[in-house]
Amino acid sequence: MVTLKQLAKELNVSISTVSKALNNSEEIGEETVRRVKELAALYNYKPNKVALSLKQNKTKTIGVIIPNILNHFLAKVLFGIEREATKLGYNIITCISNESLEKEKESLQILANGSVDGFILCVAEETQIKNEVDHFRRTISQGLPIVMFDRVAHDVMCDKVIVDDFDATYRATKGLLAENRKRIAFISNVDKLSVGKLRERGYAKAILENHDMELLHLSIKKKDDHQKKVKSFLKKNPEIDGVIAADSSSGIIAINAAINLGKKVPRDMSVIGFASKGDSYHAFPKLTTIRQHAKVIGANAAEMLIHRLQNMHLNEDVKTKIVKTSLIKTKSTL
Amino acid sequence: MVTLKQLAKELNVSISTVSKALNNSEEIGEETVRRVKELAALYNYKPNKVALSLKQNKTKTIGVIIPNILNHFLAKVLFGIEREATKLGYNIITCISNESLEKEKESLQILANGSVDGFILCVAEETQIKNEVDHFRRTISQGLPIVMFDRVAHDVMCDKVIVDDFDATYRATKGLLAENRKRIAFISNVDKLSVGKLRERGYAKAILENHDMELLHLSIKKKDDHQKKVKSFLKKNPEIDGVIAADSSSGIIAINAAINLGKKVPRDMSVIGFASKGDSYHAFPKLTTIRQHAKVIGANAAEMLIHRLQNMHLNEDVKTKIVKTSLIKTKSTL
DNA sequence: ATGAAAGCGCTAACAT
DNA sequence: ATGTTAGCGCTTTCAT
Repeated sequence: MVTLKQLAKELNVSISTVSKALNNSEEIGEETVRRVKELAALYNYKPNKVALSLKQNKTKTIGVIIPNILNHFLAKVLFGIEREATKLGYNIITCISNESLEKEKESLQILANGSVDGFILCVAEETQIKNEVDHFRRTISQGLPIVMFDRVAHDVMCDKVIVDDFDATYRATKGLLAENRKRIAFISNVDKLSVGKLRERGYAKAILENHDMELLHLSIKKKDDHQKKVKSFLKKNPEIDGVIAADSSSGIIAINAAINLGKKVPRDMSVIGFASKGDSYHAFPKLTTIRQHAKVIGANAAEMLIHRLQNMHLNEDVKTKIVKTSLIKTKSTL
Repeated sequence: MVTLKQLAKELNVSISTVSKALNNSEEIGEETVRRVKELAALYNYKPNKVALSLKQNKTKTIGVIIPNILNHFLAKVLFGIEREATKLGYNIITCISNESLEKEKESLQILANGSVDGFILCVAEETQIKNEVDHFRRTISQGLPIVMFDRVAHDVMCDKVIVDDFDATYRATKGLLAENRKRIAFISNVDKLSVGKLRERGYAKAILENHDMELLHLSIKKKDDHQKKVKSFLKKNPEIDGVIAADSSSGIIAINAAINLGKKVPRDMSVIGFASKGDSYHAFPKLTTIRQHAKVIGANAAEMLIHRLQNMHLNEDVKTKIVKTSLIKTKSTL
């Protein structure tokens, strides 16, 4: 990489002259500016980012901590973050916590050494279960703002971007009730997460508004054979005529399992699930889905963090942004 | 963030004494070391990463350029890269090229300003179609090594990690032939990629080794309705009794479509496809899959790059590492 | 209009 | 054993 020093030497001027010329300072003579810019272009000079960061005490880099990048929703949020950050001139350093509290702490620690200006993160499962938040608070008090998305620690004062999970399943369940479904089950492999709990409550509220109805909840654990579990559940409860799936796989699997058991979907059973467009194609008929607009969530988070970074002096109050879900009706409901 | 300067002041010693003490230099007195470390711990001192990078002219950061993070395979490779890099003390800055040549060039440019020590990347689709490689060469000649994975530019001299795509489909096709399948189709939405071409050739070779057999190739375009296209293809060619799917969706969709058309899988038709374990669960019966060991690919790429970074002076020859696929036989084949 | 110098935080060669 | 100094690449204030 060429440096200002080398350019200065070759042009027989001082370093500061070169610097000013490249930054279009009024102070420098027209002719000099021309010569400097010419040589800089020739050598493809780019200001050294590290030196700039040191000088200006900001890196224009955001630390992103994701629990699991193989989760399609989280990957999509990351996509949204990257796109918005790039648009606004920021880079992102990505760390994967693997749902581990320890790794989350570590990533926060390591990047808080001057590598990034702030964080966007989704709280790890273990962190949510143990309800630890000190590491977040410590980071914030060090002057590094955090924006949390999806799974958030409610008692940490920071900006947040969340989904109206409760409302989403409440409305979806209401939709199945409107189809006159009588036995609606709830299937989830995210029971332990804050969002999973909200989704369950939305379902429960809609069901319990009817005197004669009962909850029916199938909880999938990590180690379970997802397919088998769902299939035997549907077999054991043949009266099920509706399914609300709280994660991105259960809906697809429920449709396929039902068909495998000889049911017609949606004639005998309706299914609504959280899923991306791509995944919804993995079932015949296509899954009626609750879309979370992951990219929008990501873009919002990036936008919020960068806004805060660029207005640190204002010390604005923290905000929580709620991104609405959409119910995309296709063929797995009436 | 506390700096050496502040610690030095508070301890009434010089900055270099503090620095040496913290770096366990022999020069410093035992008692001083103790005092310094104590205060550093109290203030939770961490060396400023940016200052270190500037001083040592290396960032311990890798630039990763991924064409599409919503592609499960690529996300998994990223996972592998992140894990290995973290293990070896490196951070990763992630850019998403969105399959665009322009964005790929831009990311390379921006990060080559001192932000990273080298790159790991998967060539964008547009770049492969236009066969442009100058930007890679330029980056390398600037002293920033590149490791390419999966889709590579063969005429760029750099380390590479690839999959034995040709062999994978060749053997898979042979497998179907061994089941005595007579009409084996090839379905792909990655025809334009280097890997897609290799996969097609592997299939073609196995088929054409039989005098009486012909190729049958369904090409899915981005804008197509994947489901509809596959279904009508299977309907129009009812004699198909075997499918090799070159991408991660076509296999799942082929099974579901066949069942929808009243076929029994694998009795009437066998299907083998590239897919991850999770996705293979999206079909009943589970898809017999070609696994690419994405995490291993990522880990290898990171390991290769970091090895090169730490041995720049040796100027070692470039290597190409081939990661073998595995055929996981489940229920969609006999 | 141009240049010298200080300083961002750190390390290390070189005094003392 | 401790301190002084220079320097990584850059911007910016303050001379000239």
